[in-house]
Amino acid sequence: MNPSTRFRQKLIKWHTSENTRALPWKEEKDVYRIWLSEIILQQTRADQGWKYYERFTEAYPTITDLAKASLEEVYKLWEGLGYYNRCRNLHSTAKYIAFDLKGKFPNTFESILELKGVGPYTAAAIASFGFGLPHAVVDGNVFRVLSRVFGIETAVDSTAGKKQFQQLANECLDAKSPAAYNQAIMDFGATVCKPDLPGCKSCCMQSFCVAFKEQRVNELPVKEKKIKIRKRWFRFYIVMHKDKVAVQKRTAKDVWSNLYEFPNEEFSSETEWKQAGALATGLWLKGEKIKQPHQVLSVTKAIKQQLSHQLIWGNAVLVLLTGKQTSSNKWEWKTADEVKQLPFPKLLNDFLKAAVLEFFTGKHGTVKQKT
DNA sequence: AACTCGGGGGG
DNA sequence: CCCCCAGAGTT
Repeated sequence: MNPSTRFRQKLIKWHTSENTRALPWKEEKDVYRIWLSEIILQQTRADQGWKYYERFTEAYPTITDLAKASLEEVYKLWEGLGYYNRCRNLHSTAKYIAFDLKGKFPNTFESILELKGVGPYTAAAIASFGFGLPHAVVDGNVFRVLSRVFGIETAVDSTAGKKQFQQLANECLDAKSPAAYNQAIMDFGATVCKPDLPGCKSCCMQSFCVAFKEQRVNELPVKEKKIKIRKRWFRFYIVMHKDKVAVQKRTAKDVWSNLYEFPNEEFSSETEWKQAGALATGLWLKGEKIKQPHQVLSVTKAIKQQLSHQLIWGNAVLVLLTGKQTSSNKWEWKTADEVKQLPFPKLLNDFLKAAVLEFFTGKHGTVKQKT
């Protein structure tokens, strides 16, 4: 029997007989919701995306509801999920479909693929789940399952690898029921053919799985690129004046683009950052002490945030401006209620909590210095 | 082809 | 501490 045919038959049998993950977007017929779930799930574990999916479908039952919402409101709902350009593209595409296409979701693979934020995986997922079109998904699960079962050593993160795995996936696809097949292979990868501790012992593919036979399960799939982690050091200032706090929007092409943050300075080395720690008795920006009268209410300990490509260290200084409210270039003065509506990176929410906590419980509750 | 974009879970 | 996750866009 053709290997890809055998694989397909075993997979479908496995899926229908015993195994199906219960997830809120399963069996969904509304293409809007299928699209929404797929965008949320990009590089995101299903159980992490779950609550965001529920949050979004509740706030925006239809694509028109999403399109009518402000970008900032949508960002706030996305807060904490990461890869924030997904959110920007989500809103942009919602407006395009709701207004330009009058609510009619594109219904061919090619037209779906053209949507912002939709790549080969997501286009195949929407085409198959939403329209029953014969396009095979290739995600992290599929790379892993196919590389093991068929013993493929081509790096999955190479151009050749992507091409080869997509081709194999197309061969394996059950063209009569692409949705069920795509669902099956991802469920199989997530529950049996897992990254570590895969369930080979009771696996239905065991008799013909190349990686199992050659005891190379732990060596597949192959990746060739190793990410380099950039270290960064910040000090954030949570500056208050009367009932308002200074925030600014991150506009640079950098991490957390379009989210809000507190005024800060970045240091080019751990040494500089630690030396500057000794100056945390005042409000400093760009190496210069801000002259305006102020009090330092609290200083947090260092908090780190580990991202995929960056390791970010920082601490925060809670400062009260006692004189006039400064109108420093980028700063926007917001009340506490307004701040709650703005999207912040997790790290800055952590700083906000830590600074306030330190203020109430720490030794910095009294005025340290006045300038 | 190489880089960049978050955050959380698990060994 | 490292890898992985229902990947995509930019350079």
